Amino acid sequence: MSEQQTEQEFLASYNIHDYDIPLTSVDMAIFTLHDEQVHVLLVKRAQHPALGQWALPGGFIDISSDKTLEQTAQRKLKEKTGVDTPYLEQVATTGNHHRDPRGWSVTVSYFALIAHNEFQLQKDASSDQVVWVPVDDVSSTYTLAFDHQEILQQCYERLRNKVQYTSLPVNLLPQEFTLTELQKTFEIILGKSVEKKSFRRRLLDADILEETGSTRKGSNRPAKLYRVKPEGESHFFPRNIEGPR
Amino acid sequence: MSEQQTEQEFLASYNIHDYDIPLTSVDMAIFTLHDEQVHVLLVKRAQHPALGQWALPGGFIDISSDKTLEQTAQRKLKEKTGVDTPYLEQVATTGNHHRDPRGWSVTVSYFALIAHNEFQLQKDASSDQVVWVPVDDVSSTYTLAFDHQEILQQCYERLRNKVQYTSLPVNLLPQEFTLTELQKTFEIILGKSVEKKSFRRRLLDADILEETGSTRKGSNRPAKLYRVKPEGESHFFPRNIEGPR
DNA sequence: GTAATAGTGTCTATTAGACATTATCTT
DNA sequence: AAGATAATGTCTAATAGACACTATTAC
Repeated sequence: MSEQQTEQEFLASYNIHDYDIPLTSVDMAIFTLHDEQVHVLLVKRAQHPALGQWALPGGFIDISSDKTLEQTAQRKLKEKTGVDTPYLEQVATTGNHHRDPRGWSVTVSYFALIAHNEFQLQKDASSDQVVWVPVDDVSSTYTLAFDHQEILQQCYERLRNKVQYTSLPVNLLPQEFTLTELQKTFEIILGKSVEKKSFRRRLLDADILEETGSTRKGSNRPAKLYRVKPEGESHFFPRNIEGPR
Repeated sequence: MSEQQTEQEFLASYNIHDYDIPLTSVDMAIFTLHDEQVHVLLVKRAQHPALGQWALPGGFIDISSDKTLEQTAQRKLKEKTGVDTPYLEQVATTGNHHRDPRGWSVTVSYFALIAHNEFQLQKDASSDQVVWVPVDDVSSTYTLAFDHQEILQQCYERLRNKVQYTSLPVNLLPQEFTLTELQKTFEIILGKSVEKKSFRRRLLDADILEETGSTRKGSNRPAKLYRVKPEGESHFFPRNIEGPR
């Protein structure tokens, strides 16, 4: 009986290895924009299980170096892309007895948004190859390890939903961008065109952007450059974007 | 080197107890409506650690009986309230090295919405006392174990956010209810009044309710009773509810 | 000047809030 | 009938879409 036991005594005799507990890992969908398409990063697994199969980057929590779950995700992202400060959002946690051949397994999924100009692909011990794939082509071109196809779908769906009522797509552009570039970004994720005036009103009235003072010059009227204000990377609009009627 | 090892060989020699891995648990905020206030269920812990402290119901995944993470949550809910089919939503996963004295710990949090008439409190081995507390009173009246105060806040904030653009509050009412009762439910969670005609338009135009055919009689004109259509328990409206201008 | 893209003015359609009015019940 | 709550009609205000128009550059 534990009635008389103090918490100190309990902890002193507690050994996690005495229990049957699930594996816990982190997996992430790293999205970027390229060639007018959303791309996701895949890695070829260099270790068992599912050795040689394509998968989302991810791995186990390193309880000696990671202080938080988010740090685990940040570390994975840095290992693969060199990117330090992305937009990172936890999506869901999937756990069941059949998703990993090693046994009952839990994985926390995140998605990251990074600008196409800001990463540098890395090789590391746990993956010999790394590739960017247009998200819409993944299911027809690759067979992903474990349940990563489903996890990718969840992450992509979260992104596509949130583009309707948040400012998230600003995180796919470099620090400075024009409103036309931003509009194009929204349109790509939404999969439909957006009316220019409505779009500009929506973004400018939200007061989440500021002019940099400089312009992007082309073979025409120069476009004002904007950057995101501190709180603007995840602004919630009170209505969904509607698109053409 | 593992170059020559097959996956079968790898799995045969794999032993989870060889690794230092985090604890993984499930915690939940079970909400119901009572006395025109949102209440949450707290349990007094009957086991170490934090023995005797109030906490959110939760516990470890039972890898021999739970097939999925959601089943773990369902099981906990059933153990405490007897409720079988609530509205259950995963909120977030918190993991770090300091939240539990036993070591690196991950917890997946859920919230459940149940009707006040549908539960029956249970006692079980892991908690000697169970109590419903108005959510707004928890922080001033109880000191919760671990980081459960924060987890509760996350769950409650998710609920308060989603009441603005979803139909979630229908899950806090019995199967049959009047529009006035539903409006009151929205108002309690929102913390402000809602205009009657706008509210009715919003709900009825969404086509997520159906008339039961009967009415609730009082000392006045009887009110039509409605039930939620199959997909209506989590309808997303294209705009936030606004409330008085 | 023309071509091209950036940026604006303004009309219309839609819809939520306000609130007065009507409907249906009990006593 | 009086009192109460349910339910609706309809006006107004706010705002998003449509789209024509103006602005500023390169050539």
